[in-house]
Amino acid sequence: MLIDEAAAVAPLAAPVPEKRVRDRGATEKTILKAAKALLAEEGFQNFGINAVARRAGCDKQLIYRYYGGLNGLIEATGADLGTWVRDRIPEDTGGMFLLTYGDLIERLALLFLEALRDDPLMRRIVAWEVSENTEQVRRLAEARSKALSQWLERMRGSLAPPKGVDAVAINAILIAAIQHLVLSAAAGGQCAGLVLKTPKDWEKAATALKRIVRGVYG
Amino acid sequence: MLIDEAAAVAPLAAPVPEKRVRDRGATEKTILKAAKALLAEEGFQNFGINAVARRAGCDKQLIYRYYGGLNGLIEATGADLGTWVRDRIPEDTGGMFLLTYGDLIERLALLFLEALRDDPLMRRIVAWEVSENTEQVRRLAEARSKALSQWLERMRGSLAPPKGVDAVAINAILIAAIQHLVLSAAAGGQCAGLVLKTPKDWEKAATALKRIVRGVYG
DNA sequence: GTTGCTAATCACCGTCGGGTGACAGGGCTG
DNA sequence: CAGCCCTGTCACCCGACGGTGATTAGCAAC
Repeated sequence: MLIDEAAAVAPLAAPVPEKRVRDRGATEKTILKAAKALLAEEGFQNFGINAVARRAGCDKQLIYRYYGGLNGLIEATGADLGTWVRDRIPEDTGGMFLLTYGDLIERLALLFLEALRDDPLMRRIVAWEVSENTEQVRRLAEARSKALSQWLERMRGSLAPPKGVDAVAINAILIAAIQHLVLSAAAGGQCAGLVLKTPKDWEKAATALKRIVRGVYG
Repeated sequence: MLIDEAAAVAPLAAPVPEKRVRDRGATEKTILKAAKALLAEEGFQNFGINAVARRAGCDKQLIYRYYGGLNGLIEATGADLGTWVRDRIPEDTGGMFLLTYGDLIERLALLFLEALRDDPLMRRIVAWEVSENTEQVRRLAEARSKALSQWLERMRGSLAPPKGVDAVAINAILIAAIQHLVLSAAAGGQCAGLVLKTPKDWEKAATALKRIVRGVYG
């Protein structure tokens, strides 16, 4: 039988060539998915045309053809970021009544912390942002920033920050702290002497974060 | 004359071959200096044997011989970090009397912020730390962490944190915030919607930081 | 001067990266 | 069926990288 013959001739190669369907749309999706997975798992160090093509199991030429190269692919990734943040961070207030601005920020901070912890791709992008300053990264950073601020805006509702404090600056510091905490933990399991491995460790970090929020916003 | 002849023959090359002295110690220092400068200016993306050798103006073989490769060179860089932090961050209290733990942390936070802002190499190392998790980076991170904690210890003196608060966690968050703020600013001139370019911008960030410190430590 | 040590360089290898042009093959139209 | 367009693949170029062996050249002791 032909099948047996083929199996006997090349037993080490992929036994099923998977009969690649000629479907541009599907291939495009596969490539984009591969790019995101690769970025999430390997980081931006080894991120490139060849790596994505290998991962996607297709020829790199297709990336050039369908996305116009790596830049276009990254741009497409950025375009996904908005919908993607919407998917991963809950919109509701978890049944809580957010009476004060402090309540709101505390909840948002913890939500953001958790979301970032659970999200390798987002972490990589954040790490990328602070490591390089190329056009690619700027695009990605802008997309992420926009998605984040839109989310914050949506969650804020009608609550206004207390007078007399620079809420933009304070919140930027809080976000910075959360991002660096998560990045540092993901990279080395600790940050500035604070071990961040077990859920208990994160419990402590969350408590401290809440304390800080309450300290400034009451 | 021989010199004129050489100049006539190769006018485009370095006109003065610089008469490289045969001095191993000096060469080692040159290499180390080049490595640090390169890392500070270009970042870890393009950091490698060839780049360092080019920058140092010597053959890469010497890096292998004297430092046992890039790893050894990085290790040597890490060894310098301690003395180097000592050099760049003032030890005195600037004539202030630090009466409370809050006074202390506020001052340390601002000192650290300023020192990191002024220090490209340290910034690159921090960025490297959160971007990769290789043995090299771990070594470097450890050296930096040790230097930082020693400095904190020295500055702390006899002041103790208030009871009832997890000072380690709080301070880790503060350090994380400062690091990410500076990194983000260096990369893109802003952080989470907060523009960080002019001294006035940084003024606002410092004010917010002080407010946070005072909020938790009084 | 001759010899020996070693600092410094040169030349080369294999590998991998980005990028491009040519080619094979399926599926649809006439 | 013949033609064509489009998807997918292959083969190649160039350059940069990490790494290594052989080679040159200066200094010092004899």
